[in-house]
Amino acid sequence: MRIGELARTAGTTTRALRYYETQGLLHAPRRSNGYREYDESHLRLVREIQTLQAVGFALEDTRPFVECLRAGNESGDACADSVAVYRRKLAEVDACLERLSEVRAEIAAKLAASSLGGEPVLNSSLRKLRSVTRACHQREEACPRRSR
Amino acid sequence: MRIGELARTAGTTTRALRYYETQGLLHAPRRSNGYREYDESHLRLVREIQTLQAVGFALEDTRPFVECLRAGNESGDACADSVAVYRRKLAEVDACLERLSEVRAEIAAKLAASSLGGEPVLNSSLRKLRSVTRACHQREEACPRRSR
DNA sequence: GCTGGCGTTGACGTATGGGTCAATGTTTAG
DNA sequence: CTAAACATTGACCCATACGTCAACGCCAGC
Repeated sequence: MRIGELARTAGTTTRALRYYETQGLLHAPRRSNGYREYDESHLRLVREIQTLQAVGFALEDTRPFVECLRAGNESGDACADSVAVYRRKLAEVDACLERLSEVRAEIAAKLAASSLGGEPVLNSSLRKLRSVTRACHQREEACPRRSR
Repeated sequence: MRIGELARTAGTTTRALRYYETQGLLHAPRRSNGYREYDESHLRLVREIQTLQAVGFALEDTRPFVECLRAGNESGDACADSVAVYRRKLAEVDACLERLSEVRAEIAAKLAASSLGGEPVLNSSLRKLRSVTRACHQREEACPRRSR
């Protein structure tokens, strides 16, 4: 099938598919006229990418899964690299959850203080929070990105 | 004081301070030679911005707080607009927490399945997760951004 | 007077995942 | 034959919060 059909089938756009190709995630053979030719295996790769992206994986993080599928495995996470990404992502999400819980508490405290008359928030606790935040941020962004 | 001193005092850079000015967050009067002249009140504004950014507020979200301070209030959250931002942020963080919890569960499930022999993950649950995800993503990004 | 350190504005770079033309070629239906 | 519908590559656009030059002005000390 050609790129338009694959895009419709997978519920994405031709632009995205070509972009995946530039990222080395989706290699398609060319017809004599230069058109890309896809088959069912490509569709599976695209679905794998979409599934992982939906959970918040960066495109780069889907690479091991895609390569695992291309290597002939029936599942993208049958390879060590893929499982390693699972573990890393889990750790990132946990860090983000922890961090967000603190942020939540802090905002709630600020909100309570302000509606109760606007008492100034303690600087010491803010400084502590800020350092925690930096650590989380520098830990390579665990929170899911926007998709649009 | 001049911009370099303010930057050092506040622990930021001159670039950031000038950027705040272009965003209309930090208006500084000019000396005869064109240099920006800051005082203690500006330092407080910068600290307010930093405090809020540390909790994951976008620059734009700090505007009501800054204007509230400039309006003469002793606290940036003494104004209705600021409190409204608190509430919105709280809702965003809650949405992100909820979403991340689901993501965490999904990744944990995938990980368990893969290390137990690579059983394929259920498509139905993935589809459900994906829809939840889109909803969270489209709700204007609640998760704290990276700082670097 | 010259060097160094500070200030100014302007403009481009960063990362992410594509969207959106534009100019051009190919294939298919009528 | 021609128009529509598809394909190709290339290039610029989006947001965010600055970093990093570049080219230049101002001022203090030696």
